[in-house]
Amino acid sequence: MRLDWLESFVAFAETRNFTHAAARLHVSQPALHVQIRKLGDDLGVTLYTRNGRALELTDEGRRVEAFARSMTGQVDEFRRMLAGEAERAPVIVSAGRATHLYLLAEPLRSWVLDGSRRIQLRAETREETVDALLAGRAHVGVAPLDTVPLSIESRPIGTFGTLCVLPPDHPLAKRRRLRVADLDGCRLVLPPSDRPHHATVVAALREAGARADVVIEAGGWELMTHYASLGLGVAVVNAIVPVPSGVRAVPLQGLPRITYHALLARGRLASTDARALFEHLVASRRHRD
Amino acid sequence: MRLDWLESFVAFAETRNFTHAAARLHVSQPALHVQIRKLGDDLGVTLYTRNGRALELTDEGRRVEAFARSMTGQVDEFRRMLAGEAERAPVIVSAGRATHLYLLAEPLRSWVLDGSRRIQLRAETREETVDALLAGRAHVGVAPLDTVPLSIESRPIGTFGTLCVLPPDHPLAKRRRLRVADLDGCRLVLPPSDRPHHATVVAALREAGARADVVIEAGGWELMTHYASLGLGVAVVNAIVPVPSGVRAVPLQGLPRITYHALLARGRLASTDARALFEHLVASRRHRD
DNA sequence: CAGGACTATAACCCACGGCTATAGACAACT
DNA sequence: AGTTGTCTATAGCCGTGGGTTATAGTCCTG
Repeated sequence: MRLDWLESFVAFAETRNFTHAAARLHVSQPALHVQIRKLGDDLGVTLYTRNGRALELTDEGRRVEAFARSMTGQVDEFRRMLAGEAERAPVIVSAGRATHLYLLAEPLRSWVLDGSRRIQLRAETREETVDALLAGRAHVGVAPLDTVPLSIESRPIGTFGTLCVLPPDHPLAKRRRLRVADLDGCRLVLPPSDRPHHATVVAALREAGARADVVIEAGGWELMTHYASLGLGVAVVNAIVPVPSGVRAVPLQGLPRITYHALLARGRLASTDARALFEHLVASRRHRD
Repeated sequence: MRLDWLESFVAFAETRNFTHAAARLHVSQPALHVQIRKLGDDLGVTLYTRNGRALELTDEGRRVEAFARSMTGQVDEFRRMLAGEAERAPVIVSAGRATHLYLLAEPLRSWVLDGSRRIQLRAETREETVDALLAGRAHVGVAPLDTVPLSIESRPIGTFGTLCVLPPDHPLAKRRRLRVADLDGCRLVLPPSDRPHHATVVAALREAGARADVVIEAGGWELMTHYASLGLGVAVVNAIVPVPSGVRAVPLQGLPRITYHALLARGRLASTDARALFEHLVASRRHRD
């Protein structure tokens, strides 16, 4: 095993393309190729497979990627420490945009102000978050997940219900709570159809025998509540989002409550800082309806 | 930076002797020598200095040793993980013999029985324990310390006073507590003169104007209490030791109470398991008089 | 002061790792 | 189907890095 193999593998894993990765590393493509092969031989695993013209990392390949990131990162960190630079490597936090805005803002603020810890934020979808964690591109993640890979440690840090956001003059605006069936025939504002929340709401409506009339698909909870405030329809949003002034928000029952989990790569991949931040997030968990 | 340099440096750091280390690594002495030199050049630090014929690691050298141990250990661990062996590397616990026997026995028992974590025990003096931690030879340590290096995290896990162990027919055996001055003229059983406890007791006696008549220097608290039970003198021991039947134990006042600390190498050097064990020890702390 | 133990440098030599060239695989487009 | 472009993988060549032995230099011991 050699450290330069690991470094090379990180570059390769990012592009899954020997030619480009080699260019980035300023070596020839064959040179990179044999490095990767030797790494795989040395570890006794196949790191990637061909799928037509595309190369895909195997499961072991992902693990090696994460390991390689961890190792090279530690070397850098150690170098800085020896050089007397107190700067610790930042902890990379990956989460959805809304999660960052409404769930993480406060705990991250206190975290940064408290110690002089540096963090780096990434706004990514839940799938990308899990991916980044597995590959070691991120250290801590937050996402609403049902199933978590075994190599990721997870703890709930917040549970949220669903809200219907409506203009004050809407017929349903006076209600204290709504059921899915109540939305029958309403014009709805939902997230784009490829997002999980969209499918969940549509499925619940169908099951309740209600007609789904999706008039707007908007990316981002704020955009949805904005359209609702313009009177274009009822926005069915996660209760994590703050309700803007000028609209009513009524809890919607009958949909699964969504639990956000703090995520941390298991094993030694997690630095002490990463683990500490993870614990901090867990400690400052909160629940809303 | 290369992993084989790190491996070589660990071997060198253990012996501080190029010739022997080279033999152990199955390379020639010059080959090892240039490896170490390149490692130092690469990091931009001097790793060791000559002191006459002896070589001594610099402060940076110690850090590099710890780092090297951590890195090579992680590679091994990762290899095992890839090979599907669930066996995690054992956490190495270094502490004094008595600490192991009387302070750590119970928390370590519950630790091992609870999860299926493996640990490896080392009985070493307090100085060796600190040393091993700094060099990465041990992961968790327990020792009674006044000052702790900055790069070691420490938390108190137990405070103990001092006991006088005496035969039942001794003039002082009826007393409920003793002061240092009461020991004036008594025959004393103490640890060897190079151990801290010896110096502490003698100094306290002198300060109190009492005459110290040390008849026996014995290594190990049990041996001391044994000699006391034979009527050879008053054993002045740490309250950590259990009192054997057939003797009286009277608290001795006026000596500093001794606080045992759990120790953990700071930074990434500590594996998750090591940190967990550290926390476990802290959680199961106890105090005695 | 001789001798032993060990470090450090010099000189040599081989093999490992990088390079170019190119065959092989695969998709896309005419 | 044939052509072309893109990329992986192997072959063969070549230079450097790392290993070896030999030995000078240093320091303590008897």
